[in-house]
Amino acid sequence: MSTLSEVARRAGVTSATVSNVLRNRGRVGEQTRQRVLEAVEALNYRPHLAARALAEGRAPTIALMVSSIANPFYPEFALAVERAARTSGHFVIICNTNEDPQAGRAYLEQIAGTLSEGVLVMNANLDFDDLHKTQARGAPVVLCMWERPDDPPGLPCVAVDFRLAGQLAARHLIELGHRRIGAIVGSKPSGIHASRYEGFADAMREAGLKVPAKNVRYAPDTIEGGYMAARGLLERDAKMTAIFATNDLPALGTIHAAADLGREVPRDLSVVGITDIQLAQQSRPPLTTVAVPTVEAAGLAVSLLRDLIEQPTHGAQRKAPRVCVTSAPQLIVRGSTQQR
Amino acid sequence: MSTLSEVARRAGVTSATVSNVLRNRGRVGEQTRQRVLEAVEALNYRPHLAARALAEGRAPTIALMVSSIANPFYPEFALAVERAARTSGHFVIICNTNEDPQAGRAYLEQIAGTLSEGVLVMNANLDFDDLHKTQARGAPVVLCMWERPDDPPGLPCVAVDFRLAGQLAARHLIELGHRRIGAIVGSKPSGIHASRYEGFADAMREAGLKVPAKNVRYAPDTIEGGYMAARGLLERDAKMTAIFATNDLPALGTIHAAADLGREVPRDLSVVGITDIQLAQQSRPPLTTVAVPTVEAAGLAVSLLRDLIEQPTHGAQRKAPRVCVTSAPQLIVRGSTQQR
DNA sequence: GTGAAAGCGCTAACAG
DNA sequence: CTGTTAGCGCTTTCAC
Repeated sequence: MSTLSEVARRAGVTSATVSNVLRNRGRVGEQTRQRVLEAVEALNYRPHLAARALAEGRAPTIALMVSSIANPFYPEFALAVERAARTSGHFVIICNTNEDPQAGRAYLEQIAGTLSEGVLVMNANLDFDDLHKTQARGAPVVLCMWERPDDPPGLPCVAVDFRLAGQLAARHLIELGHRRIGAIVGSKPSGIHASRYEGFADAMREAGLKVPAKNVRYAPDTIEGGYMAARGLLERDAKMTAIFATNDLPALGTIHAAADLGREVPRDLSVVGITDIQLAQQSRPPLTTVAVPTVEAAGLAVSLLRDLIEQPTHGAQRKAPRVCVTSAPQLIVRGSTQQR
Repeated sequence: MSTLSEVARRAGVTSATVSNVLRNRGRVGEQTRQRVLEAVEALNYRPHLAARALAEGRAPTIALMVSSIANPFYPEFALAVERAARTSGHFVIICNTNEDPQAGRAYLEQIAGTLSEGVLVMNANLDFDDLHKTQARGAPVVLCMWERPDDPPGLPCVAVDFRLAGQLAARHLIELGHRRIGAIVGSKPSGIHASRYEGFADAMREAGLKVPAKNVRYAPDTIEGGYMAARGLLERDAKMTAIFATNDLPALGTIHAAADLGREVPRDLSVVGITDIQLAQQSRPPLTTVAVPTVEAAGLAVSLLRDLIEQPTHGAQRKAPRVCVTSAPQLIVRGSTQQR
């Protein structure tokens, strides 16, 4: 690893000059510029990013906190984040919290503000206190997908209208003639998916339909979780003709459960999810779902974070900014739903 | 972000002492230790990792090069890498090359040896010259899963016996009584999956079976790719009773293709893949596949990289080390194969 | 146009 | 036991 001053020596200049040519700063004579570039080439010099970070007082990375990158939704999001981050010269460090706030705290304390300029949080089950603390220490934090429009988080966030997503899903089912509709909520009752369920409930109410408590199940946000919940639902109420799940994974599990109970989707049961992960179009039948603008959310989250980094919170603790995605959730009709 | 010397001032000591108590180095009096810790607490101090990296001459991160984290296999691997890396205090930076060697080069040049101490390469389609260069610049490189036992890469690597994986898959099919077996290779003929196919061919030969060239297809390593290839195979030869795919994704696509052609898996067609990604057990029917020890490979790759980092290549360009996973590939029989 | 010098926040000898 | 002193590799005024 050759250094700036080695390059400088070889080019017969000082390191300040090398730095200048490399970053196109200050005026440099054409001839010295050439000599410097040759030296850089000859020594195969590359700037030391950690050193630069220290000198500039800014780091070239951002942290992305997720519960587990192995959960199929996050990688798609992470990819979008990475692409957006690269446009501002940032690398992204993936932090798997594994749903454990302790682990999350460890990450935040270590890298936020020192290795990473800022933190993106994507459903990582973090302690809000910890987030406020890291913000206070000078590392901006952005929540990538805030689902509860009525309950601002007190932290910068990108808001996505998941309530509407729930409504769209329910309306679709209702328009198809379904009346006995079950719901699978991929989190605890008061959890992250609450407003998706509320949207569903809204639409049901609008249509004058009841959703008895027995017809809603709370389950882990996984295929397996959805499978178990759906079995419960279908075994209890054989006349149920449709199931709404607050996320694609449980919806997929629902399709499997139906199959195991001898009910064919969509003939005997319609199923709709939310998100539109890649798997949704690759399942059998392909899943009808409400697509949510994740790529846009990723882009907005990154640029919000970047803004926050640029304009350090000069004293005045401004209200936490909140940006909304412009694209609305969109119903994608595929093969898992049909007319009743 | 408070600094070491701020803490020192508040504790009435010098920054060296603070450093010592924080890292349990050197002897420090119990009383000063306490004062220091109080000051750390009061100022909410956290060490600046970039500064530390610079001073120590080592970085707290490693880079993981993958083609795209959105491809379902990589996240599982990335998670395993991250877990292993954390045990040595390293964070991991995910580098999506998107199969583009240029993009890969950009990453290597920027972070290898400056932000990251070393580089883990997982099927990222990188230029070997670039890898050698980054190694030469002082950043160790480890190939996470080397598939061609007969063709050492000239770079440190973790070897996994994919040839055996191919054999196991084929033998399973043969034992079930299948004779007309098609193959889908998820890469170019000379590509990364070559030895998986060779293993398959070995087993077929052992059993005195031929694999006419028409019965092998090369396809992108995706569900879609497998789908197209399988359609081609099945439409050309209606009597084919089994298909071997060199990876799970194309195997999954094969199941879909069969369904669309009115052939039920496993009744009319047996399908076997390689890897055992999570999706394999969640498909319908669940996929019979040959599990490959990815978590072990991840762990070995990380520790090999760590070793390489510790013992810098002092002059003597030692032969590139190569470690082999201890666990062999293992057949996992699920629902996509049956007796003929 | 180019160089000298200070400093980013931390670690690592070595003194005392 | 604790302080002093150099840097790590780079950026950035500010002189010349």
